[in-house]
Amino acid sequence: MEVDLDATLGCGQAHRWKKDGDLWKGVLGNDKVELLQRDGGFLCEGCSEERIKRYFRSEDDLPAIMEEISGKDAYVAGLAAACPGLRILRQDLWECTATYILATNANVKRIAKMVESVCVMFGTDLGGAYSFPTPRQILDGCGSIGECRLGYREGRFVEFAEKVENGTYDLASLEELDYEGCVKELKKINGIGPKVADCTAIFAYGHLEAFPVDARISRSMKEVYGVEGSYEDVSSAGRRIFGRYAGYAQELLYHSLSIIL
DNA sequence: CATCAACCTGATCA
DNA sequence: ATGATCAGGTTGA
Repeated sequence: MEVDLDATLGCGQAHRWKKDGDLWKGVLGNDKVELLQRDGGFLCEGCSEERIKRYFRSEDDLPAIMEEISGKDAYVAGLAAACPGLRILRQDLWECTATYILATNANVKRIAKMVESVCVMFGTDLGGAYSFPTPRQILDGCGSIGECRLGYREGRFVEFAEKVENGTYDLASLEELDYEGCVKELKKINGIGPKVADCTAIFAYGHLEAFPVDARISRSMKEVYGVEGSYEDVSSAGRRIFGRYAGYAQELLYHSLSIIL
């Protein structure tokens, strides 16, 4: 399976991977995982091959996807040629949704800090690393959540944990919905608007046509494609230009911006 | 339906 | 050093 670990794990779609020398270290479920880039692939320690293949969406035919979006637009074709191994991840439903509630109105660095602090505060100690907490773990210890410095995301985060824990909100039931249905249901959660819904739709539910528009994508859509307007205007323009794999085009655009910055 | 202030923290600028 | 300014999505008026 073709994958560029630096691009895939460092581009901001997931927030718990850290590069230590040549080694990418992270946590999947209750497993501490280490990944090392090798020619034409990577080495994985700490979890099963099935698990990591699922996480990397190994069923996505990356060359075919890159070719398809490259055929739609010359600018993205250049980005794809420069970064052919950027994959979209399949993240855990609960962890991804909860994380992106925290990601609201925060930059990548601050998101990572908030996520790490809730893991340390509430997650299971795996020895030098902590799991992302379950809803139960958060509710059991939420007296000390103020120390995580989540700001106004704190109430939304706890409220979401409550609704998932008591069954008011069933994340798994969204898996059978199409992209639009999935986004519609996600937006019912307090703290999830159109951008976070798109992120969750693509990074957890695998709707590759989602085209999340954050501040940086918004700027580059204006500069490169002359597209501006409401969230829906810009996001649907992304889908119109790039088609069913618009999310991959979005990641290429986003990744190219993070290299510049 | 569109606009816009308020929300919280951390980084960066004077 | 200290205060002003800015970056970043969602909500509700």
